[in-house]
Amino acid sequence: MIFLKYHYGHLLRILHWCTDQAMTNALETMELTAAQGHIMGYLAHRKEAPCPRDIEAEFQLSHPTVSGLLSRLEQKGFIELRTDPDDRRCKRIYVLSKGIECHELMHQIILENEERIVSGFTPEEQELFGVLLQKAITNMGGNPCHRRHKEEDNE
Amino acid sequence: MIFLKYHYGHLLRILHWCTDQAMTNALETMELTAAQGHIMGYLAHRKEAPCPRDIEAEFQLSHPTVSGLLSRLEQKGFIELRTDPDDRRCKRIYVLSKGIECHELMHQIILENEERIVSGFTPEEQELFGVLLQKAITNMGGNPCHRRHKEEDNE
DNA sequence: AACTAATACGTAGCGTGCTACATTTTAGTT
DNA sequence: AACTAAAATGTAGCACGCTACGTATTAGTT
Repeated sequence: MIFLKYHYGHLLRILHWCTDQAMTNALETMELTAAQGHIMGYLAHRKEAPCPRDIEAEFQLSHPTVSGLLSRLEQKGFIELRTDPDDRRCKRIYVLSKGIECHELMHQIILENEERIVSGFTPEEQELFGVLLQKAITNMGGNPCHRRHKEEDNE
Repeated sequence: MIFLKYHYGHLLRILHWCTDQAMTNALETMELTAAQGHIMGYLAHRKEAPCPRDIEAEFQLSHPTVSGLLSRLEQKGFIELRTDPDDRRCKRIYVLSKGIECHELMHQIILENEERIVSGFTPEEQELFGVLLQKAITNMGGNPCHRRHKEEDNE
């Protein structure tokens, strides 16, 4: 009986899971999870110290989620969170030496993972895959976090 | 700076999230979440009372995950779990009247959601989308649960 | 019959996502 | 200057994934 096994919702859950898992495995030696690794990758490309809000906007995550991720990264010594003296509401994220060390490898792992997902796809299929994913996201109403941040998204 | 925002991993997370969210919203009146709803949908098409193991195989989930989902469904009065007298290790899942009532609506909601994901896609794109998702899953090594259940998957 | 394997499920504990509410600080109004 | 509104983050609590380990029952071996 064919019920859900090959439906999109199911395939999406599985693919998301195993993509995440592959990332986690690749980052295992650095003691980072997929989500944490992506944040470190983002931080590697930012000279100024961003605030949690920037992470929320970049990854379209809720602030409690970001808060938890940053706490774990701080606890493991990758980053340090300091209150911004100019706006004491804000935290600033400073990458520590342990965090800087992993930047090179991080970038490589993320790219490898991206390529692996669509390996064996023709260039047209790769292009279309991204387009269809975005179209599907629009169909489903998009991400509320994204909608919230969209207006201020000025770069 | 383009870093992750439009990469597959990111798109997959967002799409999975908002697909799930749409399902949850649609099921709100029934006090069911997306994951719980899918299980109820599956149970609607099974005459014999399946065991948790069957759910694991169908949805490729770990048994603690299934265990939690079934507990919540039982607590809310949709199903009842009884030990199989013929094999006291197994539980049998019995759908209660409250569960049977929602079957019709459940089937409809799941189908609507599936159609919504790919609405605006050409038939060829719909077909290809499924194929590419499956290919990508294979690229990423597939789901361990799936691999575990594969051998016994005889229908 | 007793011992070992395998099977099915339970429990503990964690990461990552969310909403809802609370707190602190800044900005804007009067 | 005081009052209100907005902004940034914190905390609580939940759902849903997982791994790792524990327990009970069955099956298979000797």
